Amino acid sequence: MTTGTRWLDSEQQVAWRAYLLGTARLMAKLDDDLRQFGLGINDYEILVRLSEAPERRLRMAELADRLHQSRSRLTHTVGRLEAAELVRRTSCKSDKRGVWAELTEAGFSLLDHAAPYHVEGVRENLVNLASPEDFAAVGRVFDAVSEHIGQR
Amino acid sequence: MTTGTRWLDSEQQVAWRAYLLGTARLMAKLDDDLRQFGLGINDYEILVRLSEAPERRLRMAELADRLHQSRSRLTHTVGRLEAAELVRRTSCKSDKRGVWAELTEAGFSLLDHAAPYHVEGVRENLVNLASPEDFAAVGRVFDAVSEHIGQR
DNA sequence: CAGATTTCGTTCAAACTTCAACCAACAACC
DNA sequence: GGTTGTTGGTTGAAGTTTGAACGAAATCTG
Repeated sequence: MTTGTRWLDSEQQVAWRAYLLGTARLMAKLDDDLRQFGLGINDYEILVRLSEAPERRLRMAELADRLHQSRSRLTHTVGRLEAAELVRRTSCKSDKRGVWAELTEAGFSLLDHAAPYHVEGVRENLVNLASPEDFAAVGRVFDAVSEHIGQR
Repeated sequence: MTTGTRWLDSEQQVAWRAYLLGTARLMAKLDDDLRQFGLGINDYEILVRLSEAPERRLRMAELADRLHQSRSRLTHTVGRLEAAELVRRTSCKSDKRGVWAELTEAGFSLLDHAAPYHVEGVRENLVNLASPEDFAAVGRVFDAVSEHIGQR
């Protein structure tokens, strides 16, 4: 290592590593816990977004943006969810290129079962471990990150 | 959604989502930035851990633990890094099951070039966006998460 | 010390993600 | 109204990750 670089100081370094490791462990844990419902955290998030949307449906592109995923990835994932009958695709009248991804009754019902369990996992492995102030700080920081990096 | 579940309150909800989206965007960005060196963030972290270890080498299992990866995944990744001559495998004398992953000169040199650039990315897209207090809070929170979830 | 158990790392196949290429529909422009 | 460019979404192949199964070496137990 040579000149001129502003390295992270030791506190920052430690925090950065903690974030990397903690995130890896947390995601793995949440993923694991969802497996009993046949879902990964990625599938779960898709279902949640749909469940919250008007008429429980969203355009593919919109959904991809909200999750920061490539359209391609979403196409594949929704394809799987559709095969599992958790999601249905319908084509969009007003823009004939468009496709709605819509939560099915079965999808909603599965989410209904999985959600309490999942939320409990988020609490137990994250929220409850932090003071409200610290957790709020996490929110602020990653909000700023999102904001800064912006859309793809 | 029915009864008895302690949902996240709206603040917590917002913070949780910000974390998910922010992390997705941040990782994608850092990954992108490293691509010019032919590395992903995962490869990068492996090289860093090796570079810091005594004799610039670590046992596979130890490395996997530090990164919270499955051994299988690490085997594959190190296989690729070895093909790229950034890492070398040598077998362990004292435990004949064991394998050392060791950073090559080329690996060290690549890291040397990539690191300043990467660190700058971490600063610009994360560290500089947060107050020192907030960033410290992130460290505390994810340290607690790591601690709580523990080894796989 | 034999046998049972655990640990280390790899392998294979299946599952998932990425990337580039692509087609169709919309939009702009002249 | 025909270019030209952009956006929405899919495809297929290549690359990566997962998960179960495995063999070999270490460790534990009686």
